[in-house]
Amino acid sequence: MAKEITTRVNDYSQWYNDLVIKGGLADYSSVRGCMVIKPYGYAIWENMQAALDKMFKETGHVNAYFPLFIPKSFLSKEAAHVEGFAKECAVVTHYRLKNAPDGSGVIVDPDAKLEEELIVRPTSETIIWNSYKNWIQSYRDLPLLINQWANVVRWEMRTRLFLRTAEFLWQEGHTAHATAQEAIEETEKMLDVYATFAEDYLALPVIRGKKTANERFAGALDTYCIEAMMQDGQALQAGTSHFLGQNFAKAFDVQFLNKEGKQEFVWATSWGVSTRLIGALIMAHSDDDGLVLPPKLAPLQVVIVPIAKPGEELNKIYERVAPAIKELKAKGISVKFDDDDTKRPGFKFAEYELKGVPVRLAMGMRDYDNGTVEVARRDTKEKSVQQFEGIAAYIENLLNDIQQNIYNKAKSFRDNNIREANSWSEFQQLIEQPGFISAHWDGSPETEEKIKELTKATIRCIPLNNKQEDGVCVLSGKPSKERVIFARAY
RNA sequence: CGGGGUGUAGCGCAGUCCGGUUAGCGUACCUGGUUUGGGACCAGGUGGUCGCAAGUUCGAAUCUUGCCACCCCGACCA
Repeated sequence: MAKEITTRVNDYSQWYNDLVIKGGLADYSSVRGCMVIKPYGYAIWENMQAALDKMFKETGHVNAYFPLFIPKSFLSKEAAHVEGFAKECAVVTHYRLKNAPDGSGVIVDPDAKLEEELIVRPTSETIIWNSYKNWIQSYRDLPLLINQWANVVRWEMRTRLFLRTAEFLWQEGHTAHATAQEAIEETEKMLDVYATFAEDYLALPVIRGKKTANERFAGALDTYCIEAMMQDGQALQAGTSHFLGQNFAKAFDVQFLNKEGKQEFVWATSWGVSTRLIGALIMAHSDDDGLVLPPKLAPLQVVIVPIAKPGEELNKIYERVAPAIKELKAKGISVKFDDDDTKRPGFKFAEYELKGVPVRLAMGMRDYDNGTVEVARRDTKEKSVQQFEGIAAYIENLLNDIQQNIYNKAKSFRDNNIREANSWSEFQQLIEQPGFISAHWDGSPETEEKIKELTKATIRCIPLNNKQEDGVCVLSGKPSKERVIFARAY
């Protein structure tokens, strides 16, 4: 084994780091808290972007781009917003460097201090709403449905590759509407887009829900989320969609003239997913041999490994597989014929397993003579010998199978690890096991806070379309109408 | 910011306690050859300001002092 991967039972965090680094997704950088996304990891992000962007466009959104820098005064216009982000903002104070007098390098030029300091965006509500003020006058300008793909910076104290870094890539949608009802519908619609994306592409089952007041986005009236369960039983917030009410419209004085000729503040939403989804992908599906990528997002879906001496044997095999490669590509399936003769087949097998390539074909002279090919699927690690004739159609089906199987596996894992707690002692016992807890809660922030202090578990969400049932709060014993999801979270 | 730990070749480490030839091992990398159905083998080779700075000493990876960086745990969080 050239690349040792820590096993999950041994050290789950280290296993995760090993996959990210050894799988070639990302690298540590020399900048504290920041990572380098390597080509293979970035290719996954590009696939996510392509699928999401299409879904955004289909729901009527357009892309735009707003500045990286936000004047400090903008951030403080919405009280709750600044409160939530102030502690993690990077600030630009100067605009020039100069040579140090002692020749030791460059220093910040003290004469180049900015009149007003700039914040590197932790999110873009303020800079965007400052523009929206100029763009919206009438109900005819609404709704305004804009998304941007961007980087943001949040100066986190502790970072983890993909899951939490100081700088990360994401998309943020910012919409403006004439009525509260319409904005709420938008918020829900985009949550649904995220949930569909997570389930169809990431093969990740998610719980759609609402955040409690404690967990709400800074400046929102309501935060909706999708929550996923990782293999260690911890929760990961995979996407959020916020109903912002009129908070930002009021902070930036964005009013429109309605049909009755009356001025009204507009209603807002914002929603986002980030490169964190790559972390979710890894922690949800991968195993001790490496990444397991869902076919729909895998940068490479099929690899063909010839087992042959360079020269005549290799040529024969290539000639045999070439038409199939063409056929696969015509079906939109990415495929690579790995004829690198400096690496042996066994090495390649291990390497492509590490990288999570969903399907691997191997053909040696024995298969060549028999008219067969060995097919190995990454998700189950099953190998079978198939007739080469008609292999493209077989692979197309297999990829769909794999996508579905990965989802089913994650779903049954999740469903098997959601447990109901009906008393405080039961809760305390269950929280020490991996998984989510479904329990009654009295609805008060104080109780939620207390539970967090005692167990490190937070309320991940109040599921949408939640079953209404009478019960009593696990901690306070006060009456409750529905269960909420508790878990330890990333 | 508090507690703990680590800095020696791209990566992983030994050597440091008890100072002493030319700083070593595994892996990776390069060259040549033999190989190829699960991480090949043989031979040869490249690569080091021992985190930085000062000090002690005939002599420092090793001892002293100061500084820096990173990791882990906690407070904060998509």
